[in-house]
Amino acid sequence: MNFSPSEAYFDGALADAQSEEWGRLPDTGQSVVVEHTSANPTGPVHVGRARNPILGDALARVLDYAGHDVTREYYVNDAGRQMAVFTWAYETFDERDLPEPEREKPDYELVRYYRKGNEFLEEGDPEAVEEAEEEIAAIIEGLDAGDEETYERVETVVDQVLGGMRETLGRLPAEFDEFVKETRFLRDGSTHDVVDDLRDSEHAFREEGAWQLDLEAWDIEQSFVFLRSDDTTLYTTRDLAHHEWKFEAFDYAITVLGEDQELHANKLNAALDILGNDTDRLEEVFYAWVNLPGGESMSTRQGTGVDMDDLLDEAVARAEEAVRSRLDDRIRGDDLTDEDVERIARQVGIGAVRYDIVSKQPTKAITFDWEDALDFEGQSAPYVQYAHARACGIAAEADGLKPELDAGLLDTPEERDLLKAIARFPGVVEEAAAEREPHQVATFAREFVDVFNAFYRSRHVLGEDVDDDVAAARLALVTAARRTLANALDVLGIEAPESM
RNA sequence: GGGCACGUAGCUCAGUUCGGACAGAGCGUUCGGCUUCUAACCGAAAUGCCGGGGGUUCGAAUCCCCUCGUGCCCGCCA
Repeated sequence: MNFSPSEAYFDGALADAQSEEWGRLPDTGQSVVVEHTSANPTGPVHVGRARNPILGDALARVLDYAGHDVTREYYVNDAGRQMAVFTWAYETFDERDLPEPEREKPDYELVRYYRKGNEFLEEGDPEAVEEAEEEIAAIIEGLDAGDEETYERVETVVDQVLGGMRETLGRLPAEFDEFVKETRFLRDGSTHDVVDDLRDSEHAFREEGAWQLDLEAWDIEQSFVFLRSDDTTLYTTRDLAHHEWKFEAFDYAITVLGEDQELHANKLNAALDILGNDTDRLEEVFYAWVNLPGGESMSTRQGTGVDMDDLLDEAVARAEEAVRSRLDDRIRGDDLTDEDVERIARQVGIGAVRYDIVSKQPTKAITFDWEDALDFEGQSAPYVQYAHARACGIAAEADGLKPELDAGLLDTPEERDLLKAIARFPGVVEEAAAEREPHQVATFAREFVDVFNAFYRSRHVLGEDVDDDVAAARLALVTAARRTLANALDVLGIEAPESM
C-alpha cells in the first residue's frame, strides 16, 4: 500500500510551525506531579546523580509540552538518620578542625562536618561513639515526635545545604515548584495516621516488637517494617504519608528514581494499595548509575566522585575556548561581545552535558568520561544548537523579505523532507510524553538537523538565482525549522543560541 | 541463591513496547569540500554471527525458553 500526505498537510505544518507554541499539545486537564532529584541534603551534588535532575527536568518539560499541568517536586529527606548524624556533627565539631572547603558555598562548607561525623562514628573511640549515637537517637526521636526545637536544629543544617544544592541544580537548569519536606508528614500527624491504618490491616503483624506488613500477595518476599520496635517511624513510612498527599493533590504522580530504589518502590506501592489508594495513578521512571571510569561509585559521604559544579565549569570553559578559537574565521559579520561569548559558552557547555545524559535510555549504565561528556561535535547539543544558529542567521540576513506560507513552492526533495520532519514534531512530543522517554526528543532533534543541513546545503534562501516567491516560501520554511529546533531543545531543557 | 535492568561496528549509542525492505548514526580511520545564507558543517569509503544456544513465525536485533557476562537490589538505612 502506498500513500502520501496531501498538500494541505504540508501547508498546515508550515503554518502551525511559525508559532512559538509549535509542538505544544492541547491541554489534557490532568495534573501531574513529577518528583525528581530529591537527593539527601548531605552535600554538593555530584555527577553520579546527575541523571536524576536532567532526566526529571526533561520529563517534566515533555509532559508540560504534551498538555499536562505539571508540578516539579523535590522531596527533602530531612528526617532520617543521615540528617540526625549531620546535625549532631554540625553542633559538635569545631570548624578549625576541618579541612578547607572546596568552594565557598554552603553545601561544600557544611559537608565537611558530615564527613567528619561519619569518620568519627566509624573510627572513633567506642565509648565516645556510643555517646554520640545516643545524641543522634535523641534527634531522631525528637523529629518523630514532632518536637519543634529539634526540628529547628535540623532545619538549620538542611536549609543551608539545600540552598547550595539548589544553586548548582539551577545551573542545569533544574528548578522546582515545590520543596516538600519529609518532616511535614511527621508534624501534621499523617505519618502516624498511616501507622494506625496499617496496624489495622489484615496484612499487618508484629515481630520482635516491630510492626510490619506481609507482602507475599504482591510477590514481595521481604516484609515491610513500618514501625520500629522503639515506636519510631522509618523513611518508607513517611513516604507513604507523602504519597497519600500526592494522591490528594494531583491526578497523577511520577517519581524519577535510581534503579537501587526499585524494591522500595514496589513495597511502597503495595502498602499504598493496602491503604486503599489507586496505585495506577503512581508510576516510577528508573535510571542506572553514572559511574567513574575505574568502576568506583560516587559517594557524598566518602567524598569520592566528580562534583556537578566542576563538570559544569569545565564544560563552560571548554565551550568558551571553542567559541574564541572560531571568532577569527567567522564569516557572519555580527561582532560578538565578551558578554555574547560568555553567554554562548554557557549555553553550549551546559547544553552538551545535558544532551549527553538526556539523549540516552535511562536504563543503560553510563561510565562518566570527561571527553565524551564535553564533545562538541557530532551527536551533541552543539550540533543541534549550531543548526538553530544557522537558521537564525538566515532570518537575520533576510532584511525586507516577507515569509510566504506556501508549501506548494517548496517542492524539491530537500524541502519536502524538511517539511515532513517539521510536521513530525508534535507526534514525537506526544510519544515521548506517553512513554516517559525524553530521549526520543533528543533522537528526533539530531535526525531533524541531518535533514535541515541537507536543505541548507542544497537550497539557498537568499541568493540572486532564487526567485522572490520561492525565497519567501523558503524563509517561512526556515522559520518553521528554527521553531522546531528551538522547541525541541526547550523540551530537553537546552538553550537555543541565535548565534554561535 | 532470588529479583530487576543492561549486552547492537574499535569506542559512544539509536532501533526492542507494537516482529517486516541489504541492521542505522556519531566518534575514530582513509579520501574529498570554506570567493556562495556560519566548516561546531557536509560528501565518499571501510567497519557488524544485534553476547551465545534453542524455539515460535512466511519473516526475529525485536516475541518465548535456556545460557554467559555486567550493573543494581535483597536493613527495625535512606
